[in-house]
Amino acid sequence: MGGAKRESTLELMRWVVWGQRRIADDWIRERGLTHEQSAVLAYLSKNPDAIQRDVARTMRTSAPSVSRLLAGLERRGLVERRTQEDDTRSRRVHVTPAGSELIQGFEEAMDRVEESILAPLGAAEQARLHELLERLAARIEPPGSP
Amino acid sequence: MGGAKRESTLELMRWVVWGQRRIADDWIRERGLTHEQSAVLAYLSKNPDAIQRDVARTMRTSAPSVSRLLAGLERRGLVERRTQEDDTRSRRVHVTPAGSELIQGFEEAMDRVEESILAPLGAAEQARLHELLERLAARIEPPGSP
DNA sequence: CGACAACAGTTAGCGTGCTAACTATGGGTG
DNA sequence: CACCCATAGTTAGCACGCTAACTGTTGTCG
Repeated sequence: MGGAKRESTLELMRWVVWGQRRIADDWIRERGLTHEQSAVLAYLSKNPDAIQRDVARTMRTSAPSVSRLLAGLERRGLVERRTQEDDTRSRRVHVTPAGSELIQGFEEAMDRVEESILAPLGAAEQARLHELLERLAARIEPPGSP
Repeated sequence: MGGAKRESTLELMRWVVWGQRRIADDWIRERGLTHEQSAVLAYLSKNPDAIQRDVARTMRTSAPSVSRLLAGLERRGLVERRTQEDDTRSRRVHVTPAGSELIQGFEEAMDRVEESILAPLGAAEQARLHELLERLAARIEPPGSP
């Protein structure tokens, strides 16, 4: 019907991101995880012994969110947190074998999801999109910068 | 340091969207609103007498979320919900004068936020980005389609 | 050395996302 | 007419986003 209102560029981005989440759900929900839990587990697999503050910064989320999320993963035996001796403020987090096993193949699955989302574009167009977004993202201030 | 890991296109999008939210917060929080409340109020201002199901579809969210969000806005006197006589299942929602006054200038403020986000790109590049995103968004299935 | 700021993490509380389960009405078709 | 399914909305319950406020430790500096 007539309208076909022109959507803003940011609205289109939100839409595409929403679609990605939706498709990724297939892989994630099968394992009884959430998007955030998966992302954090994957990050911790690649960065063993990170402290919670690192997780918060990388995920662009808040310290309380990380605290609660990791408490949940620890309750399920997927990660362990250990207080350091030299600095008892921070706690190093590492993925348990169970967690490592559960998150196996996450990166590849997400790559496939991304491929399916970007499929409507040719290789050159995908590269162009990536370059344009990189220039926008470069100007976004990281969390806690102001 | 060294790494400078290449981020995926979708990750860049999430980052840009996150940055937009962050900047938009200035305008929104000043009025004691949330992003979602603002978006719904703006939508209802443009689409008076929409029913809740319309809101859910447009915002790509679930019926329960809309129900709860509108209950909150109604409690604050920003919207009113009235059951129809011809179909008592649905409730038409309309913005009160107080709500209308509060959301005044939202669209313009969001346009300015978008401008500031897209500022690193020239006009032609912005148009190109928009076109590429449109082609991606066109393939995203709307909520509840499968 | 002692006061104070900075930092890591937690707890509390609110709003939003989701699914599942429920009520209630409307529109079909046997 | 009666049954059945689709629709609109709500409630309940979980996970996650945030801020504010708190504990506890580390580092700095007069």
